[in-house]
Amino acid sequence: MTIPGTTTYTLTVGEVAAASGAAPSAVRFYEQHGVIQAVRTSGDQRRFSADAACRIRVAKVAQRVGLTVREIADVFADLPEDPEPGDWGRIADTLVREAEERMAALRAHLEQMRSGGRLCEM
Amino acid sequence: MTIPGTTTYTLTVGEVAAASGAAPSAVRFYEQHGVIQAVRTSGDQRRFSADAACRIRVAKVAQRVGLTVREIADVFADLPEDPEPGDWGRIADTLVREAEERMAALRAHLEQMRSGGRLCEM
DNA sequence: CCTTGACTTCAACAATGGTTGAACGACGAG
DNA sequence: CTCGTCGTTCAACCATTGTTGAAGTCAAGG
Repeated sequence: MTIPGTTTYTLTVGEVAAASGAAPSAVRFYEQHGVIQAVRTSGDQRRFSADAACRIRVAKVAQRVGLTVREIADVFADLPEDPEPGDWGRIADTLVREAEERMAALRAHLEQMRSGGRLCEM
Repeated sequence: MTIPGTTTYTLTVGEVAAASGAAPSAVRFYEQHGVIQAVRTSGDQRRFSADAACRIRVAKVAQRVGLTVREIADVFADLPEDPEPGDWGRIADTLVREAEERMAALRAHLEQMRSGGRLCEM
């Protein structure tokens, strides 16, 4: 168990980029938009904690199901510093629920079309 | 049953816009990008068939699940003129399958995270 | 200490998905 | 035939999601 408030911010932009598969520019972009957090060194360089790369990987998959960077950042905003598995679980649920709702809307629309028959011919 | 090659192109941009809930500018945009088709009057005005509004409504929902306009246009490209319910059925399946795959990727990623435990703490 | 590579910011560019406005043409009701 | 509404194109602009390059700074190894 990690001691609360002991999150270590040690990773550089390049390290997070390598670990997440994103370009360094994208890592900075995600930080600017609240998807990940960083502290600054005395020399003004970003230092990330280990979950940054994970957040980015999740963000990339979430983007594929139609969530915007802002929406993803909003979901992640509920994560405490140094999140526990349970915290991630709730985030996962939120993301899946949101995606499911969109899927349901797609399905419902297509189903209505299918059953309506002439719906698309008016 | 409609006689093949008898699709009637009678709807104006404004009518399709009203029927689909999209702005007229968006209707033109979707036509430019192959989501819908139009014929031109002698006076160079667009005339759409009845399925245009339907395609747009489907496109809007599909965009919400992460499909791009290009991808949606590609899916619709398989629709014949004056499509029958069966044709729409296959389109619907394609869209749902694509969306499902993205959902599955999201789920898989989140599940891996959940079970990995320390995956996000490295 | 000094070099080198990785970091910093900032601005420009790009692609996607549109909206808005100007200037002008088409079409239908009266 | 004329009027008003709707259509046309084109260019500019907007937000989103980044990438690229310039100019300069930090940090770690020799």
